[in-house]
Amino acid sequence: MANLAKLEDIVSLCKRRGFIFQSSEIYGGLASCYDYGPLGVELKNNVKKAWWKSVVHMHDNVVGLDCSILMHPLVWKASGHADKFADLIAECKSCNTRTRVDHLQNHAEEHTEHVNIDVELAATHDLSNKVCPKCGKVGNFTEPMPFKLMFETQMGANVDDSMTLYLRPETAQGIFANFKNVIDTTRVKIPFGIAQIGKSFRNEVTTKAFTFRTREFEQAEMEFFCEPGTDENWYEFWKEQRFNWYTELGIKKDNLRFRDHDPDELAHYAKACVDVEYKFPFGSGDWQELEGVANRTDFDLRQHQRGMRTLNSWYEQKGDLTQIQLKDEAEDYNKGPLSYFDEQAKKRFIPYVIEPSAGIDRSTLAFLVDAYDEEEVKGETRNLLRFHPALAPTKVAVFPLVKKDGMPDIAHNICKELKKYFTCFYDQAGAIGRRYRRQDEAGTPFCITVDGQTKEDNTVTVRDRDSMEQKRVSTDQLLNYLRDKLEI
RNA sequence: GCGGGUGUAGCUCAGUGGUAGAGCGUCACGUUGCCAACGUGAAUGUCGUGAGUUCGAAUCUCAUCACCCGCUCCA
Repeated sequence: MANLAKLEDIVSLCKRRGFIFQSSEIYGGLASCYDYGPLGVELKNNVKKAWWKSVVHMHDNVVGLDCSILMHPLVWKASGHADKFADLIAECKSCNTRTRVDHLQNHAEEHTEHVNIDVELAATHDLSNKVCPKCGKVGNFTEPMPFKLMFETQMGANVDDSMTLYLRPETAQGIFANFKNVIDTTRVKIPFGIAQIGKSFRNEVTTKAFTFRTREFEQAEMEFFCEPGTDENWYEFWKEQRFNWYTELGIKKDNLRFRDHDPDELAHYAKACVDVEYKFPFGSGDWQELEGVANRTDFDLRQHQRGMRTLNSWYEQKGDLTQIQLKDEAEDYNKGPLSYFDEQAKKRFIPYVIEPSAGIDRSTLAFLVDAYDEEEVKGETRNLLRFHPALAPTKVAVFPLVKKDGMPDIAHNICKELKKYFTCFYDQAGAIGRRYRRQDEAGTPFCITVDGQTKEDNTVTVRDRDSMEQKRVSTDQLLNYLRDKLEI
């Protein structure tokens, strides 16, 4: 990338070109919320399409799903989010710095990430010998406070009998909740995957860095179910698949890397986890996570079997999640309702799960930043977005060289015909060079120009965004030529 | 939430108590036969928002909202 040294430059580019706007901007904005403009929505949709094609359509054993954002509250009791999806934080009274309790020095023995809220609220914490990492003061902390990271909402317009629900903090649980449905209806056999793209919500303690960490965000997740013992191989398989996806769509290899999680960094459900990180031109350490690939073991399906057994107590407590405890696992949990029967081996088991979980907003931003380029052309700076054709918001622009001699009509007809196959933009305003440069900034791979020669021999020029080179192509061959170049 | 910074046209910014500006971009007309050409003209501002001080506030004070950097977090 060139000269996008700061986040402000990216924000400015996104606004200027209609990729991303601040939400509710005319009202002064709403923290952590962003809108995708005309070019942005095309780009983001293309990112999702590319993910879906790569993860679902290119694999015989992966199917898709689109489930509701609101789910039965017990889903979140079983998954652990209702009780544990919170961070325990204490504030230093001297310097007002908030620090996770387990990050306080001399305190490594107690693991307080994803704590049990009720237990922590009741418990007393002795922080008298803990050191503030910022100012060095000892034992001068507020009582630790857990932050609930799930959004709550009400279902039912009548206040008296409405039910508290959560906006999902991840799409994954909707997949686990539909595991049985998919098994029963689609003839899939293990190993197989279920993929989903959709919005998730987390009440982050702090949001920041533009669309990088927002409270409302879009995930692309796939749960790949496999036999225990084969999970480590599949972990490696998907790790590689996912990394290559980014580079095949144009992310420069130098800007992408894996980062393995340390054992003590792993979430409560994970056996292994690796991040795919992109070197963003902002933030403290530059490298920021785009995607996590995790080995979730059989944790989630087993938890939901417990959740299913808990349904009666939930009714008895009139839906008050805080009053119930998840039922223990059955002794033969391996034969439970969410188990899988292997016909060949005549064996029943709870599958292990490998989960690639990508942030769509994050990768969209990364593709945008990575595609940005500036170059010198005859003493002028040319700004362009070198999008992979699959991601480019507009694939082709069509111009008449000048707006006379019937050129606009011919160009209009070509544009109309091409629109059947891919996004196509017509422009006749201003000098031809200016129109080329406008498309460069939008990342359009090809520009087609109708000129005086077109009427004589039925050819047009096709101008390449990256090289600025032009070729004459017959209008009969134009569609094939472009499809070949665009790989569509 | 705390500390630091910022907020004026679509974008980048100038304007520090006295009639809101520039460059770029956008639009129109003319010109123009391939890389941000030229000419002429035009539109666009709750000066983030709300109070206060003042004869008078973009400018001073307070509050508030949003963004950026750090703490934190993680898709």
